[in-house]
Amino acid sequence: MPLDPDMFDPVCPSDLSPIRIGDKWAGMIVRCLEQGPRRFSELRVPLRGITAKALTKSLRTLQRDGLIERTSHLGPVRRVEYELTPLGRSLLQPMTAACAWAREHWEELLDAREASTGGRRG
Amino acid sequence: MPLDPDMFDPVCPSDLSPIRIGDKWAGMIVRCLEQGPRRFSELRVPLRGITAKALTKSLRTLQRDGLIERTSHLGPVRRVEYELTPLGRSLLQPMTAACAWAREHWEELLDAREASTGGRRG
DNA sequence: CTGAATCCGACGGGATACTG
DNA sequence: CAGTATCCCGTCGGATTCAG
Repeated sequence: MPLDPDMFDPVCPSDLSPIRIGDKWAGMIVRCLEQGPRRFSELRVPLRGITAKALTKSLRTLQRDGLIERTSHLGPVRRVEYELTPLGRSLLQPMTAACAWAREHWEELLDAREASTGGRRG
Repeated sequence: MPLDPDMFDPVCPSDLSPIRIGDKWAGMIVRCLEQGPRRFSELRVPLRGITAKALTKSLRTLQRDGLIERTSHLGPVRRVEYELTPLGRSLLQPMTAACAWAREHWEELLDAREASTGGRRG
């Protein structure tokens, strides 16, 4: 799952990691919420390319599992915010370990893939 | 991903974790190889219910990414062994962190799920 | 703005049968 | 023993459209 260097870069090292948090977007969402509550639209910015459907689904799953909390502010304009629960924040710990691994080893990963892609026989 | 307590128990806490290693079986396979090389058939035992197809696929992916190594011993009976590469072993570190998280928080996870399953409105 | 509904192609993964 | 081949269905996730 994406992390810090260029968390949302399409060629982000962490995206190569065999370690994943939930579905395709869950890890990134959690990271996005690390610094505080975010609105639906705000989340769509860093998660370039995510569709409303995909975002909604990931959000629902995360919410169901008690990792994030959804707050709907009814006002002149509709406003919904999502934020990490304590449980969700506790997840940051292992995520960090996973991210660190990815950052340290993604080149080896790529090397191995290229080696098996190009020439069989190592 | 499954881990120690009852790594392959269908209700294993770690299986509830949002943190996953590769595909459905990859994490378990890596853990199975933690203590040394294992044969194809040997892997199928703890991975109760895995089909040859699924095992082969996971193994190939792991191999492609340089996490495990495949050795084919041609002899009277065919024998193929798989073992972790140094890169694969390095993955055990973050996996352990993920497993620890699952062991500590799976009850909260379940609570949250049941709460949202049974009664909307928390 | 925050979704829900629908359509659709790609992939995952189980069952079963077959092979060297 | 160690796979491969085929079928099949459920889910993932993107695109598009509609609604409160």
